[in-house]
Amino acid sequence: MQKTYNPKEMEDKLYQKWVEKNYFHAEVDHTRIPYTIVIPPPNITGQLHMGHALDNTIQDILIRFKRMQGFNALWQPGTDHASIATELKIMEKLAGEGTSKEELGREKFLERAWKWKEEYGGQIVNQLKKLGSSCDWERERFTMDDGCNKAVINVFCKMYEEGLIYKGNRMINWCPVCNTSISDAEVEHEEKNAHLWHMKYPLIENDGTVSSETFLTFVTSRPETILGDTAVAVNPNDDRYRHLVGRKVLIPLLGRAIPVVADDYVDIEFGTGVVKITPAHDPNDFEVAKRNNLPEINVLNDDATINENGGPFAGMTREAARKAIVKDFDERGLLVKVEDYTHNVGTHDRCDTIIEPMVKSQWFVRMDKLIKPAINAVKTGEIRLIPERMDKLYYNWTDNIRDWCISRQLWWGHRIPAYYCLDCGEITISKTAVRSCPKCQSEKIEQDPDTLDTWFSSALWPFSTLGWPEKTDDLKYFYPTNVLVTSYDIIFFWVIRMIFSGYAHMGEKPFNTVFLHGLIRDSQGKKMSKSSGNGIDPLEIIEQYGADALRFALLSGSSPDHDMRFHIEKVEASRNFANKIWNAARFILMKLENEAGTDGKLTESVNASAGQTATEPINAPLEPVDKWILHKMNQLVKEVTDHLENFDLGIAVQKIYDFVWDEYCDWYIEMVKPGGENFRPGARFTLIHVFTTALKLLHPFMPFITEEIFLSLNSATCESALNLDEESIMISKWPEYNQDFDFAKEEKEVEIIKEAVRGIRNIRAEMQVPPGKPLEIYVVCEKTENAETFIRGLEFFAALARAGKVNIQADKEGIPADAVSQVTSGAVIYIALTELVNIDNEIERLNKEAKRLDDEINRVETMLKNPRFMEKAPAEKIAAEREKQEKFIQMKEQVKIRLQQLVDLR
RNA sequence: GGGAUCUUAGCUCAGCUGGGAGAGCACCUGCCUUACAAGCAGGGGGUCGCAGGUUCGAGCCCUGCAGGUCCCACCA
Repeated sequence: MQKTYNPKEMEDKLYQKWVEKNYFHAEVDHTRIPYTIVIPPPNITGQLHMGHALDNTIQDILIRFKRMQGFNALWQPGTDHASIATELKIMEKLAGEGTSKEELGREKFLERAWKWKEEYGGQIVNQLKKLGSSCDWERERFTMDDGCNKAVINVFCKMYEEGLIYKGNRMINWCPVCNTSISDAEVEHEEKNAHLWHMKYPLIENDGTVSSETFLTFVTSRPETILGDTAVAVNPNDDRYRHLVGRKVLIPLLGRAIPVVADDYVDIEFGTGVVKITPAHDPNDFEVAKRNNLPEINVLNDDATINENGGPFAGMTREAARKAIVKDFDERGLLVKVEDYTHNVGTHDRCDTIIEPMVKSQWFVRMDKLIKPAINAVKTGEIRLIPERMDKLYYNWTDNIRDWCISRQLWWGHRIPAYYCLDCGEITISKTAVRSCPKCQSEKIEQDPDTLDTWFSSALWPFSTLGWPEKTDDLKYFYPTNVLVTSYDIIFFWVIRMIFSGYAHMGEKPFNTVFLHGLIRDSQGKKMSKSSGNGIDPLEIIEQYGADALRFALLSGSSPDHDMRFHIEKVEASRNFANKIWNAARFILMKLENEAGTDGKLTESVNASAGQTATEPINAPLEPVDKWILHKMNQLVKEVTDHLENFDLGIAVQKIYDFVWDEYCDWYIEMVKPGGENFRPGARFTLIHVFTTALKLLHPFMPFITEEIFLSLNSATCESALNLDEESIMISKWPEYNQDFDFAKEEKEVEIIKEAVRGIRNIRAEMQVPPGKPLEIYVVCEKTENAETFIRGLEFFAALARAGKVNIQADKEGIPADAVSQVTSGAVIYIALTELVNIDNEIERLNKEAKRLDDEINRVETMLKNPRFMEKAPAEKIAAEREKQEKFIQMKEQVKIRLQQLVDLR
């Protein structure tokens, strides 16, 4: 092994090996239980960002964990065509070449897009590989490949037949920059500073003349839409205006007379209680118009400039028209006042353009019936959302769902399989190209130019990737999938749509569990984004610190259901942990090399194969320290497994970290070091077994370093009795709790030794004893069983506390009167420091200690004296508190005695 | 307007079903002890936002308040 931990060199090499060995691949195998995750397909235009890194790390952890547990684990990968994003990218490129999509025409444009996809679409996939993702790349799919295409067309036709898809003239969100309709989910509401204009329309008198006295003052935030006004509305119960209902007012700049209508929609309290009605450009007004039979006048072109219906304002941008109209009103004396106002404006989440509500003929998915099983699934727990509170977010959307606008005025995507007869207007929906009209036999047929919302195809992802609409073995075996991992901000776009699609087309849920994690923010807590330039490139982090460190940093010290700030310091700490493991491995290997050829033939029976590292039973006499760490390891195995099952990844990884660093490295390794050049066979077994087990537990989190070390250990120990026959950690068997390693007694015993060692170290530091100076130590145990414990731990005092001579005795015979004492569990330790001790300081120190113990005793005793505690608390709790009480009282007693001695001495 | 969530050490955050306040970083002291200075040993530092309540017992459960973050929403 190399002297320093160098992730860069080993990660690519190991990944390559895993791929070559086909470890990531899963096949249908009815003798095994499947475990399936489908990847949230990243956009082909995408660059790996921290969100991807977290999302895919979580998936990889789950998949690797389950694979090691023996499940037939499939991580189904693929990419998304990302209609708008890709189309914009290609258009940008074309613009750079001085051409445009219109100039190129649909066919050529699509050729270019495919070419682009072939060239760059694989980038994100390679980046996922850098992260260590163990996807089954043989099965990689694309939302526009033949299979997915077939699934999309099938679904469209099926839903059309069932009346779940329809074409309608309705109000949709229009992006004037992207030139397409978008769905409600793609609209973001941003608070913007704006104005509220108070303006007035003059009333038209009964004789047809325009009143110079009576006006209806209304309030608007969008004066430009006046051009499309076809009424003003008041509340029917508003006494101020009741008499005017049915009368007409004049739009002065157009000379158009429009009626005053009554509608409940109008809030009497807001503004003046008069609302101008623009049916073609406001969703509320659209509804009002329907109720009151008002005409719609569309005054906007697709690029949001004013069209020919805008009279003198035609051709202006919406912003220019607004100014001009306000000015016009002002000049006519019809502008009452302008107020500052903040309100929410809908913008397109892709390009940040203010969206324009417009009435257009589009394709929709009827949601009311479709959504019901999806609501039910979460209500009954058939699909579990983690964290649970996401249920509310989910219902918030499902309960207020509106029909889904699925047509997009784009070329890159699944073209809608609707064919129009230019002669008779018949619409034919067909899976295959239509050549002649089935109604009039005309051959003048045109296919709908629009494509489908990107999310239409990703909604089918959990089953389209497994072969649907064919009834494949894969589909039968791997569907429904187990977990879907994604961030909570994608629930509306994707999760809900997959769920209702699963029920609608498979008759079954797409997954059992949805694991929703938070967003990665920058160190200031801001959302990382390209536009604000605060994004941190995961690939650069990997380059510098390794994928393992990045993965570890993303998971540790966080609960994934909350957003997390990214700090480079955390990556450094994670890299340091990797380095720690690396060095522990070096130490073990170094020792093994020294003793090549030895084997362990021993007495105490420990069935190591039950611990999964060895192929044959190994007998080795185990010392209490070995049993102590084996016991701790055993607990760890149980805890980590449980936490992983519960998706508590952060807690699981923290436990491994603490165990490896604090217990294994800082104590166990130090404790077996004094054994000399060669380890005891029991230590040798324990050292390797515990380490290997910890590596396995860590493997899902840090796949590379654990594999690298595992392989090194494997080859170093292959000739010994500790033969590790597993060829790779990633397909090794997940550790299981092993009763043979239940050593509660030894565990306690060693903790007592540790406490004593810590006590001695503490005194050494406090008394500023030079580190090299050996200490003479007396351990006074009144009880023989304690003495035995300390006798067994004798060697550790020398090694870990630099004790020169250690005397274990039942009384204080021969101990210098001014020795420093440390009361610990089961013993009083005296350290002879004649020349260093100041008795007054020592008395002060002991007084402090006595105070601490008093506090503890008080706490315990208040509890135990409380009759209601005794009555209601669980028996184990009471027993535990009693035990502590006894221990503290004993310790306090010892401190008291010692204090008295020192006082006498003075 | 509705909802969610957060407030724990100087900083960033853990804290699982209520039962003696934790980590990393930073800081202080001492160590190049032959796996690791990306390290070792020791140490200081917290009225767990505020106020009530439930409970034998509250960082954790309930209510209110303050401040932050986010989501949803067709009051022009």
